[in-house]
Amino acid sequence: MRLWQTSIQTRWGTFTAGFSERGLAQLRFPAPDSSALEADRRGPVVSENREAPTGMQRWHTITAHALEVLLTGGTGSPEFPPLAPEPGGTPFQESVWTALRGILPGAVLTYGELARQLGRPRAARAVGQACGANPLPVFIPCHRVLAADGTLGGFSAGLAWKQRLLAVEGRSR
DNA sequence: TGTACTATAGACC
DNA sequence: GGTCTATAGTACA
Repeated sequence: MRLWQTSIQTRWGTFTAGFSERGLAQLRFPAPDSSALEADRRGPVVSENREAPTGMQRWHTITAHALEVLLTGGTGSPEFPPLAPEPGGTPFQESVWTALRGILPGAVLTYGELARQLGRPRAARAVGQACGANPLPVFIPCHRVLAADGTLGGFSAGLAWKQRLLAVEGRSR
């Protein structure tokens, strides 16, 4: 399936979003750079992909605004683009990603709890691996999964981002 | 297949 | 607290 890749320039760096006909399929974070996380100068700048169909350009704009709200804890619930992770995940990964989307903002789960929720109580490690394969970090909230001892575990875009996202959401435990 | 690799968890000292 | 081990799922040769 064709993906339209576009860049979203933000105060923290350049995100790369990939859209299919069904919605947002991929999101890549800027390279981890803790100093960039402190930057606070300007809002998102959307660079449109002019080859993309009009509807996708709208999704692109929505994605940029949603990112701004998600990453700053801005007021109001952001409008989300339709999420359409590219097929290609294994059935187990897809079930993990679906479960992740059920974790509410502010709530957190451990890898083990998520594994139990999926009926595979000993698959905590595999859950972690599936989280790492998540093509839509933040929109599929893999940052809300922590290790059993309360440490952060991992995050594909870097732990600094995970920490920031959890702080913004004011995690409930 | 076999093997190595994980964003784990729990038991043991 | 460290350290060790069992474990599930995946990727790759």
